[in-house]
Amino acid sequence: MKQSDRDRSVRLLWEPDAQTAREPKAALTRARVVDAAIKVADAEGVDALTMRRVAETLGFTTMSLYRHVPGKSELLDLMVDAVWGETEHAPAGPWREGLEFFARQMWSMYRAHPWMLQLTTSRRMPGPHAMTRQDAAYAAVSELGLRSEEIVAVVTTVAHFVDGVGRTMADRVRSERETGVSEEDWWNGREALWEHFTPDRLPMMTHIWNSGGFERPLDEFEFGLARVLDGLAVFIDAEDRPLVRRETCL
Amino acid sequence: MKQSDRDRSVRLLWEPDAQTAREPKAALTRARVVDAAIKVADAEGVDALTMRRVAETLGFTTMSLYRHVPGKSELLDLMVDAVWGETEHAPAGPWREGLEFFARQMWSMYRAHPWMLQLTTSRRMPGPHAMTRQDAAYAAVSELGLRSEEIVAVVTTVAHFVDGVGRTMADRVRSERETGVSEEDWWNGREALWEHFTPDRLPMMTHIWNSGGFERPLDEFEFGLARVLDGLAVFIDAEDRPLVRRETCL
DNA sequence: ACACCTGGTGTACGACGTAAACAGCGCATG
DNA sequence: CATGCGCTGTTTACGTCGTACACCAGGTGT
Repeated sequence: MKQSDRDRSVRLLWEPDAQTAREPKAALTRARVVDAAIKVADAEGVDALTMRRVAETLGFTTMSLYRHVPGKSELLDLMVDAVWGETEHAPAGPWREGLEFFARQMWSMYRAHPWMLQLTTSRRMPGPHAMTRQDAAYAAVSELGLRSEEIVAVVTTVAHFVDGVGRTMADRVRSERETGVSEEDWWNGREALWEHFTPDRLPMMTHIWNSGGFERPLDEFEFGLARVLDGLAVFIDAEDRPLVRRETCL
Repeated sequence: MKQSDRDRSVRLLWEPDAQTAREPKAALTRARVVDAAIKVADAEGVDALTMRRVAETLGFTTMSLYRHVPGKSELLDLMVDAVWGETEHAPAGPWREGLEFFARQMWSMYRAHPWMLQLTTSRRMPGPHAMTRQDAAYAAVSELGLRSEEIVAVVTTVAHFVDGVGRTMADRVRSERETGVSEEDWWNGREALWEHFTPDRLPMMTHIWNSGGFERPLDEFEFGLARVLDGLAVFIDAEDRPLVRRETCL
């Protein structure tokens, strides 16, 4: 039941494609299905990613996909790990460069495939490519004499930041595709909304608006990444580092 | 068409409930619908949040909801802003305390309603409560003599971090509900997965695992928040601050 | 020769969001 | 009081989704 389902997912992701043991007599392959699904998601967003749509782009019937992929959920797992597989391995070097490389890898991955952030929101199964990249990120800070919990915490802090900034970026991309209207035009067209942005209700926002703070924003990724790495540097260079363990699971 | 739809959403969110102008003759109200929807999402997750399910908990038919809410998308907008309305206003004080308060508000909001992070992933319409909290966050750093772009960048950096850590937390909560199995038990039950975690494939991960780094993790939120604020302090205390503007829209 | 597996097809079902037509009620107007 | 209108809730129905299931064609092992 559940157990076997999950183990099947593990096998699907981690074990090499054994289907061609006999003969490559199949016109359709798992790789082709995953590839087509990624292309659909890239072009039309994850909401348009239906089994029918994927099959259509391949020129097969919907149900033919199920001969190569157990279900949509597992197809999503495979897509996510395939995209992680596109990223490069981090080179050896000082910790800050290594973490920065890791962050930029994630960032460019999210930019190329914004739907990733919607899929990893689900209970996804970790795949080999994702784990390999994570391992490389841990390796970047392995020479600093940190406790292993600290290594994990440092890397996840960076990952969380990139996730967060990627999420807003992905939202922007999606809105633009869905409405067919650019972010800027959209906001400019919301006169009904601006009426409510009065200085007494939202003093700081109107001030920032009037002084052009929203029109010429800083690069959110570059700015934030520099700050996060600065903050980690403060931690790493400190003599004694306080430990705050997680007390709750949630 | 689109324009009028969007403006209707604005009115829905920003203008006071005018429906009781005549008489409160309706058994169902918008507030009750939104409230029931939030309860369903809290208890069963946003995937279980269907119009049929909300109507059922209220003891009405599905279509009755549409007398009070234009559609599901707008209901989600209303839910998001209602939850923002539950948070407290930031008190005045030094910048670091103010930002920390803002971050902790978001964090506890996400912990109480993990589905928020799945909903804000969509092209949501900003509501008054969300904007008020954001305004207060800007106010926290308003006395530092920063340029207004910098004010925005500082606050969004914190928000992005909390979003990122909230997202992983929300995933954990969701997995546990869906599978009925705790995070720890789930991982422990994945022998099929552990087989692939060999030192030659994932040297750092196996090392961290063996030294207990995953078993006794640090508090991701506390750790990361402290680092992010440290990094912002470095920026704020610096004499000259480089400007990196956003060059692309995406 | 045969049964068997493997890969692709066609049909069908239940759940979803919601459009549209309808029914009962309270009120303002004759 | 009667009448008709507008608001609230109901019923039915449609199109789309994931996918279970039965079917079929052709290559393979015995």
